Order: sequence, then C-alpha cells, then structure tokens
Amino acid sequence: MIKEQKPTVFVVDDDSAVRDSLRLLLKSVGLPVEVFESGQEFLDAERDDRPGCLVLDIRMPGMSGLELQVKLNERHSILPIIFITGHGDVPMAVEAMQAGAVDFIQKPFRDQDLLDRINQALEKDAGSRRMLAERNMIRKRLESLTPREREVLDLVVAGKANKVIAGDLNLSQRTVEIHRARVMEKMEAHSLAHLVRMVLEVEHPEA
Amino acid sequence: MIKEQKPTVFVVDDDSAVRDSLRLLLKSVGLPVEVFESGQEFLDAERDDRPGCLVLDIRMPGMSGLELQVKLNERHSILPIIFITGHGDVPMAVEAMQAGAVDFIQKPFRDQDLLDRINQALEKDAGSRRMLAERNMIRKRLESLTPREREVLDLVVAGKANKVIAGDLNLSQRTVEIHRARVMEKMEAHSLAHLVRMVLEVEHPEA
DNA sequence: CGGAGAATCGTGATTTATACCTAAAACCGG
DNA sequence: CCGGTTTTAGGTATAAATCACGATTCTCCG
Repeated sequence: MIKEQKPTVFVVDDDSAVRDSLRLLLKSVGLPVEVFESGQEFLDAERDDRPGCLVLDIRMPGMSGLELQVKLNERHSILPIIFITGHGDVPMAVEAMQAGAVDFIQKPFRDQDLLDRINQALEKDAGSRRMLAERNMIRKRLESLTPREREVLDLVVAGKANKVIAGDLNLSQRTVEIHRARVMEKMEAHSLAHLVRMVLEVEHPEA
Repeated sequence: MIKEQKPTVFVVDDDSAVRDSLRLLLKSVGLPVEVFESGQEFLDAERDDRPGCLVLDIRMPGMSGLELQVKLNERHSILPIIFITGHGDVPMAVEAMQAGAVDFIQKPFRDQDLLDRINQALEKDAGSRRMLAERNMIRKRLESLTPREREVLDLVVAGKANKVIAGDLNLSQRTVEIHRARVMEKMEAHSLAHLVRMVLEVEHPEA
C-alpha cells in the first residue's frame, strides 16, 4: 500500500564540473543522483516531491540557492537542503539555516564529510515523510467528513458530552449520536482517545 | 498565580567596551540588562533560568560562546541566543545555528538591527515559556499519580475500556474505575479528550 | 423524476463510565 | 509498631454512550 520510494540525491549547481564530480561521488556509494543546472530547471522537473535531499549551490546565475530554497518552502517541500558555497558568507549561511537548511558547507570539503551530511539529511527526510504520510492519511479521512460531522467532531474532541453538543448545535441528542458514530467510522478511530490523537496530530503539528 | 516575569537581556562578552555599549543601548530602549564577562560567570549567576534572551560573543578567552551554548543546552535552557562575532566564520555560524541559536550577526551591525533581533528573540522566549509552563504543570500532576494510577492512565490514553484494562492488569473492573476516577481528579481533566490532550502534550513534545 | 447522500429525530435495550458510600489488605517510613 | 498512603474491592444509583431497527425531510445530480 505505502510505497517506500528510494531516496534520490538532487544536485543543483551551475558548474558542470561540480555536477559531474558530485554525480560520480554519489554514484560510487550507490546513491541515486539527479543533477540540474539551475534552480528553475529543478523546479520544473521536480513537481512530485520525491524523497531524498538537495545539495544546492548558493551562488548561481539567475535564481540563487536561497531563492530556490524560498520557492521550495512556499511549495511546502520538506526536502532537506545542504548548501555548498565557495565563499564564506556568514549572513548568507545564517539566512539559509534560519530558512530551514540542514547544513551549509564550504568548498573545499572532504568527500566523506559531504556524504555524512547527505546521509543525515536522507534520514531526516525519511522521518519527515513518515510523519507526513501519516498526517495526510488522517487529513484525507477528515476531508471525507460532511460539514456537520466535522462540527460534531470538533466538539467531541473538545471534550463535550453528546448532550452538550446537542445543545450547542441545536440538535437532538440522537442526531449527535449518529454523527458521532459516523465520525468514528470514517476516521477509523478505535476509541475516543485514538480520535483525539489523530485530530491533534494534524491540527497541532509537532516536531 | 503564574507570574509573568519581565524579560531580561543577558550579555556575555569579554570586551568591557562592548558590554558597556550594549548596556547603554538596551537601557536606552527600556530593556533590563545584565552583563557578564565570561560564560562561567553567567552560568554561575543564572541558575534560575529567567526569561529573556542572551546576546553572546563567540570568541572569548576561556569558555567560548559555542561552549556556553552547549552547556546551556545541557541544562535544558530555552534562552534564545543571539551570537555576535567580529570575524565571519561560516562553520562556526552553522554550528551555532544547528545548536539552536536564533541569530548570528557580525560586527559591525546597526543598533536597530540588533534591537530587532532581540525583540524577536524575546517574543520567542515568551512563547516557549508559556508552553513550558503548561507542560510543567501537567508533569507535576503526572508525578502526583501513584504507579498504579499511572499504569491505568497509560491504558486509558491508549484507548482501552475499563474492562480490558482490568484484564490487562489483572484487577477487578471496579478497581480500575477507582484508579481512573482518581487519575481524572489528580490530572484535573474535565473529560477524556482533555486527558488525552494533556498526556500527548508532554509525551509527544511539539513545535 | 428517481435515487443517492446528507441531516434530522424516535424508542428501547445494552454497555460503559461516574458518583457516592464503605472498607480491608499491604506497604512504608518514623 | 503505629499511622498514613497505596492498592484493592463491593454495592447502588445515575449518567452517558452505543447499538439495533426504523423513519422523514432535503438537496443535488444524472
């Protein structure tokens, strides 16, 4: 049912020498690689948010690495980004990190260093994706609820008794029971506790 | 009951000129300031984790800013840290940011820049503290439970019915009911949903 | 127009949870 | 060893939730 896609290392760098070198390095350790010459090219190609991580050059003609990062964030991408840069620029590094980059390393670097960070990023991505998949499943179930069922759900999760909910929504207690039962069914909740868990998971996004 | 302490800006810098200048600047905008000459001095003085933020020099004789940050993290401090540094050093900035610093700015900087970031940090701290206070209250209640009550709580939150819990723990259903009632009382939970919320809040630490 | 899905309400039986009373073992620290 | 806490348990009554089986509107869509 849930397909665990193999993670891919995406490389975006305008320097073809760097692209080739990284492709070789990553290939040599058995990691699937895809390289792109510009941020725009990557954006155009990667519309389906595949698992992996992104090794991104900061300084590029056209769209800079930071700009690409912003665009990816707007797209709600969770792809961990490792920046690489030739010139040490502290404000840039700070901005990148504040925007969620997992790492920011300067050239020249040792191959093993980069590989270590890539592996960390891939692990992080796998974890994020598991959480996201879980949340998306719950969201789908939530969307299958009718407006009325959703109202009842909210009050149930708020801890109100059926009688109170009936009063709040100006319904008979019986009707509330029906909605509530259907909510439990549609949400595939085995218990009230489970239902609350699920709703909190998507409404109160965590770590 | 809950006392909202006024936030303090802590400054740790070995350069007395910087300390004096920052003290004046912050005083001029009405922010309480306390300055320290070294990381150790700050650690010794601030054992009670007061609200505010920390403006921290990276390069200092003895304990470096990064070392102080590590020690504060070990102490589970949530004080937001703004690093200031004279020399741009990207790896240092990255390390600081990865360790949770909110900002990392280079000298020279405009006063207003620093003030802006300090205000951001203070807001963040206030938010963190509200969450932390909430969690600590819940933790205290959890600690007031007897071991048996805690067991029952866990199973209740797992969504099991009293009958099942009784079976699992080899108790009469009646006893489970008693423990459960006492749990609700001690946790000050108004409903099962509320109880689940509280337990998740401390066990599944969020954003 | 006929039917599907949504929303509404009822009765009665059953299961669960709570509330309030009492109380006896077991255990632990002074 | 006494006294408090913890853990255990029963009885009775009420309240809440679940379920079984049925039923009436309404809208929207082909």
